[in-house]
Amino acid sequence: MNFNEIEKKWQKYWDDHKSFKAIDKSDKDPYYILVEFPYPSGSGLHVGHVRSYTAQDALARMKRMQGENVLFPMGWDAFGAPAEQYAIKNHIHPKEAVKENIKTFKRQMKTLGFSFDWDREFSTTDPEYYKWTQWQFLQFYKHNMAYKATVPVNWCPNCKTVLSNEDAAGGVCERCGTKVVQKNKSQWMLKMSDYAEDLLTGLDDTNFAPKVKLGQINWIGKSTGAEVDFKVEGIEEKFTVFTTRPDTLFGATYCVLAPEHKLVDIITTDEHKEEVAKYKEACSLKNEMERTELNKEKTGVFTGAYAINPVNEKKIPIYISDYVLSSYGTGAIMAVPAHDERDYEFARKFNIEIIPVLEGGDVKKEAYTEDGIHINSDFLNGLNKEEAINKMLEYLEKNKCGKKKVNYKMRDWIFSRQRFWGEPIPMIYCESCGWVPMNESDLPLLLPDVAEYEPTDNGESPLAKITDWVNTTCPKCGRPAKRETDTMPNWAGSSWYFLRFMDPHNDHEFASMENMKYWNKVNWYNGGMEHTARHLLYARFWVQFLYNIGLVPNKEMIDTRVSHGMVLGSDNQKMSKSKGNVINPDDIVHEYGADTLRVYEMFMGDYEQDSPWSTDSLRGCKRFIDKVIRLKDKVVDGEEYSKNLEVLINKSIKKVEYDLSHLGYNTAVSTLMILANKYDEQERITKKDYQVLLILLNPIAPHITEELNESLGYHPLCESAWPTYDEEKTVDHEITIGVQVNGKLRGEINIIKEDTEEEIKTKALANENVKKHIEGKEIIKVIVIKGKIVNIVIK
RNA sequence: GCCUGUGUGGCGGAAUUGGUAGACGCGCUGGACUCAAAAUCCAGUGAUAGCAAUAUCGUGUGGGUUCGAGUCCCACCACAGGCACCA
Repeated sequence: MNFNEIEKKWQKYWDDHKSFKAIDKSDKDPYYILVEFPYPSGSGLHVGHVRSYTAQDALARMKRMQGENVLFPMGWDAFGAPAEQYAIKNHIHPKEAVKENIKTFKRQMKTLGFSFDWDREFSTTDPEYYKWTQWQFLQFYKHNMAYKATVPVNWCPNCKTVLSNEDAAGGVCERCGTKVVQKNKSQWMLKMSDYAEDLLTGLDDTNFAPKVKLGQINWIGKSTGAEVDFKVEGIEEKFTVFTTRPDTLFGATYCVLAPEHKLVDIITTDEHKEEVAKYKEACSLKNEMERTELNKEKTGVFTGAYAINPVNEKKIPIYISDYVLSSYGTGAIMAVPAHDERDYEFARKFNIEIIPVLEGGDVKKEAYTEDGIHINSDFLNGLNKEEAINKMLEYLEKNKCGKKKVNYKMRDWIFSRQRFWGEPIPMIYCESCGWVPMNESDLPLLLPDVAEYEPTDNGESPLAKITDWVNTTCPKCGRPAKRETDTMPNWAGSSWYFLRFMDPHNDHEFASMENMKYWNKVNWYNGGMEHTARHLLYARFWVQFLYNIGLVPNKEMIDTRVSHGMVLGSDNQKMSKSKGNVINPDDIVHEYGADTLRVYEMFMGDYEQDSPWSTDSLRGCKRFIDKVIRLKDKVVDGEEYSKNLEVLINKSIKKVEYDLSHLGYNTAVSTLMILANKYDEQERITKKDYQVLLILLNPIAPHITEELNESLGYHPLCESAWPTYDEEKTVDHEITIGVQVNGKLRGEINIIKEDTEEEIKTKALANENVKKHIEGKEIIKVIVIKGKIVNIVIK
């Protein structure tokens, strides 16, 4: 048998018959299985893709045979830096490179037999698609959820370009190695922080794995505390700090402002002006990496100004230091050196007073978060943490110098990139009207063709160089105006693609409410662990916004989220060209066949765990498939299961069905291997015996099973029904169980279904080896666990 | 430092949630078939002792709960990933 031919034959059959087409609004139950659509890189499909796609494909194929209307789509997330880099180097338009790469990816996916509904395919770079990404951006803008702000970004002074955090890893420019500095630039922002609480509570409406939920929770970073106002001595200024421990206010012996805090220049006294300016300058040259580096010695300078502690009117010095971040809380803190490690370190260095306010001594012995009874704290003395916090909040609110406050680490989403290969932001700047959104009817705003894809000297997108494109008229007043030249980030298109799959060809809305209501939710979403924090959060935010303006039917559109482990090289290292441990799926398909590769990747190990590649093990899977093929020689007519195989068959159906829907792909394969081994022991098996093996194996190895099934004269499996099992028949009539004496295994007995506990007990006590161990001893009790074990307790 | 995950044969990994640890596969050893090889088939394969029946030990380490622990509890160690001066 030539597996390459068989595979092509069935791939053609599925294509010709549109076997996997999902029908919008059918009477069947909808079931939406989604795998993260790939970024079509130049290096082609990775064997890691094969692992997760096969897993989801197996689920999809089983669900279809079980009578569900399965939506299992595929598309391309094709905007982004790699395509642009490639274009810069080779002077071809990124869309050409993307077109080529998609072709390769799609060909590879087809040779692997994934049952995608190709009629729903699209790329985020299609104007018909990004038209709606742009349209949705306009909705954000119209609902005051998009705004322009000046924020610090990574800047390479040599390349004169803005770098993403990834491009600036380690604090140096990835391209030229120059030290990256912080620079303020005006950027489009989405007000994601408004949704912090909703994104947190929304998790209750999902079935995400606990670790995925936790990832979201950590990223959002909610902390409850208080804001406290401090007056500045001698002048009419005050500033606000955020603290999670307002109860330690009596222990605050100084305050610290972030160097960028707007009050710094106002409060700094003349004799400290020079020093402060120098410090600020030094900080601005550092990037975020260096600023947040650990184990770094605390630095800072005194401003000469003093704050008044609102609870005791005490005068405390105000410092500036970069250990306080301007981007979190209020950019200012009260420092309690007795109970906070960082404050302690700073206070020691600058010889600042340390007042303990919690019983138990200094920071080294007593952690900040641990409960101690309050001391040195006036009206809080003797109270525990919770009581003290409440009492302090009462005091602050009564005296109008503070209030309860919740803070989130999650910030607004910086939504612009100074890049060419992204969705143009559909905004126009007019000298008299300011920022004006494009008319929705003028969308899509197409990316123009250009010759150069490098950013400009001052870090603008290459779009800025295309004056024809930039110059336009104001949609409001009609006067000359200029287009925004920044583009959207890579994360934009992937934040809503799963909605588009529900209605991919709609040309008057991004997806109809009717279709979205029918498909309801993504039932099953698989992706890499590396995306469980950011992509998932962006997508949920996007959806929640659309929900709030009435455009999608559910606040959460993704129900279950699972993630797969990586396929590592045979050296247990991540696959990479430089390590020379890359396995190309094309080679494997060519040499061993798609079915073998699929079976192997399902069998290689725990689906959620990383697993190293092993060609030996792959060969073992080939042997299994060969065995299944050989079994055909034993087949005799018969539309019933063989009597002696009936129980194992029923068990296998139950097990495979369970495993395929519970990430147990490796044990599903082993179940089928056991079944095949059992068949192999038989002289003859019936057609029916054989076919059930083929159906159960079909989701994982779809080509060869179709071929063998056809040779029996049956109807194609992809149009057949999944077998059912009889619970009664999943239990063996006779089984062997162990007999323990004092918890140690001493023998085995055969029991039958009908045996009573008494009979089992008798059998156990009659076992020769057991007798030896209980001879002359007193039997205290005999524990019989039906169908499992007998334990005889003796003294 | 914090959070999460993982530690089981030579290797990848099983174990119906507290009930015969090592399923299934790989590898290895011996044998059959063959002029030979490949493929296939048969037997064996956690360690130690024994011809064997069998016994002792054994799921990262040390304690504990239980008739019974890979599984539950406490303390610790190692590795991987994520976050990281978040007040």
